Amino acid sequence: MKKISIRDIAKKAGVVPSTVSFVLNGKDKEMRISQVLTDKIKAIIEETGYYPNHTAVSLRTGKTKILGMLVEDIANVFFSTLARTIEDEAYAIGYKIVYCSTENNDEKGIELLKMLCRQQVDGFMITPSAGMVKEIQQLREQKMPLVLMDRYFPGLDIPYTLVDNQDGVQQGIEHLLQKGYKNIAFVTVDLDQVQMKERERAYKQVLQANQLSADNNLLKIPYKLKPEQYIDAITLFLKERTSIDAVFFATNYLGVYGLQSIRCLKLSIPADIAVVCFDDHDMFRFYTPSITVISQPIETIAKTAIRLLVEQLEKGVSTSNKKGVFVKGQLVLRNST
Amino acid sequence: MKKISIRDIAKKAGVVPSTVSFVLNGKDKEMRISQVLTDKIKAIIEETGYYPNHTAVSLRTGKTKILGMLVEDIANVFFSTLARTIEDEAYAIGYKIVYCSTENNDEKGIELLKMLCRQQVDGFMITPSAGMVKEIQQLREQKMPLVLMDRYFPGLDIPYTLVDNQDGVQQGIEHLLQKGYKNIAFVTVDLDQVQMKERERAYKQVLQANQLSADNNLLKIPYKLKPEQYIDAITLFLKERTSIDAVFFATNYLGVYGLQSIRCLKLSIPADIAVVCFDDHDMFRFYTPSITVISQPIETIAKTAIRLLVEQLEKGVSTSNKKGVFVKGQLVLRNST
DNA sequence: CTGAAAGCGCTTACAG
DNA sequence: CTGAAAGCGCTTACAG
Repeated sequence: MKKISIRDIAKKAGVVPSTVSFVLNGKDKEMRISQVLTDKIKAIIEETGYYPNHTAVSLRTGKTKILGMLVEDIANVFFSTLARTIEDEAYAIGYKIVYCSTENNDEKGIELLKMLCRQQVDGFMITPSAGMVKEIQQLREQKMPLVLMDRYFPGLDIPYTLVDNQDGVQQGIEHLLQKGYKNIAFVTVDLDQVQMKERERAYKQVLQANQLSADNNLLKIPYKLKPEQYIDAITLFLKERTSIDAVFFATNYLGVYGLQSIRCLKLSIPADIAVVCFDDHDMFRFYTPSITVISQPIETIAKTAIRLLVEQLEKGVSTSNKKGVFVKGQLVLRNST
Repeated sequence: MKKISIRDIAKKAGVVPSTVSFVLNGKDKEMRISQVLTDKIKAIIEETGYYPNHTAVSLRTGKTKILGMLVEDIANVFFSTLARTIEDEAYAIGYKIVYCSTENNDEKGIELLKMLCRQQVDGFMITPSAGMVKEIQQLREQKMPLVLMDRYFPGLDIPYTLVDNQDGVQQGIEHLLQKGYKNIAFVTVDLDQVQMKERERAYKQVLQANQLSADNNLLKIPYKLKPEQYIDAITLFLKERTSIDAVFFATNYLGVYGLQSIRCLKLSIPADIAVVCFDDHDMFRFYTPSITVISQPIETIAKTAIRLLVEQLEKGVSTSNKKGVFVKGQLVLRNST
């Protein structure tokens, strides 16, 4: 039972393959193929269950209708949620997604980029690590449609979309200030990543704008420690600084560890200490009586990414393509009922 | 700057494209191409940065080296973790993955299946919904390599891999019995899914084997309610049955809701009530002083799935392909430090 | 309206 | 060892 080809359909219909192709691609009117013939061909296609070989179409048209998605780690809920929306948006306009996880590793990311180029993907959606900048610039120069997500390279002409870190931190800190907290610590991870740096900068800036000093209340923890090590580091930090009455955690998992520390120290929340986290986490819904979160609008980010990509896919890549979009985060109070 | 093709390389090397192709595919020895020539060609390939157009290779060889992965929902941590390991395994042997989420919806699943067939994927890894059985059987008859994950169709000749539900429930219940609990409730979701039915059956069977009645302690909650509704249902159930001293939640999110209910009822854990959950959840590590979990070895499931698929990819699909593999779950005690 | 032909970029028997 | 040719299954100018 060999696969049916367009020639088989043509033979059955008593026409030449081109005619079938025109019908298949909705060019029957344009090519002035009679309605009767069109219907006949459509009936045969229906009846035989024929569908075009996508590989052949790709080779001929030069378009695979596949997009490459490079995220840091698909098992991470942020990226898998992103992937979910991207999937819907992409499939709706006829694109499939090939995914891979870079692990935030430059070499792996570059390798995967090459692999997907070889695969002839039509475009890229990338959560880049800092070391991938050269390869990404090259792709951009070669007019490959691409968009960065969750990260970006400030100053470079590469489209991106991510949460507005500056604004988010500002929302969070001002929320705490408004509640009357004065000694607001900031716990972040020591990582060469634009968004972390921006969050830290924003923290300092907002405190400064309010005539408060950020000098002694900043904790930077190394990247990729074990849970216990995070918890210990935060515990030690909080123990030594009893004047702290609020903490801003720069990302959700720090918040999760921080809550553990706070519990170890028998500080109650929010009576003794107020907490704000960047990025949401399932756990915040249950863990504690009250925690404030700067929630990333992941759906919006995903939709924006696809929009920016489609723009390039359709109109071609140029410097006139809208460069970058910051999406506002949302202040959300998480309460367990 | 047009893309370089094999003909360009051939021209540069002063040979015919076939020769380049042989070198490219490691058939230089076989075709007795001189070492000198091979080296020369390789140097040119290196120098020009040429790589074969995968679409053309696919059309010619009939193999796309793409696998289709249909999961219920990529945003769900179980499936995204599965996806992560599958990715590693697949890339290591030269396959890419196209993913899609079926939402456990028969029609959507069938549609996606068709779409991926059109895309000429080489094989499928599927988390099927019950209604997809016919289409999956058809694929199997057409000798399409495929493997089911997390679900299966008992009695049908379709390879699968999933956790051993019977064994897992038995481990959990016997753990509770051993601890001296006598009135063990079972909370599950009312869904036509093999694994849920198997877990329920196992619960009844184990109780029966221990001369205990399961009649009054079984709660089946409708699928896809809102969190509050789950919590309310469980709360009501536990309130009405004060003799219950332990609960087995059939899946992790029920456990998460259950813990909320237990907290609402001011029952402490595990002093007043012991809890076991099927499937792990991040939250169990933090939420409560102690909870026992039947942890699914997701990595093993993923690796097994790839293994079963590769077997078919390489040796062809036949009824002699090993049919199904149950993977044993692990009893894990979750403690917060 | 329809047909014959070229060509997308490869791989692989076949001939020498 | 090397070369010429067919063909994977399509699409699309071109000619009539």
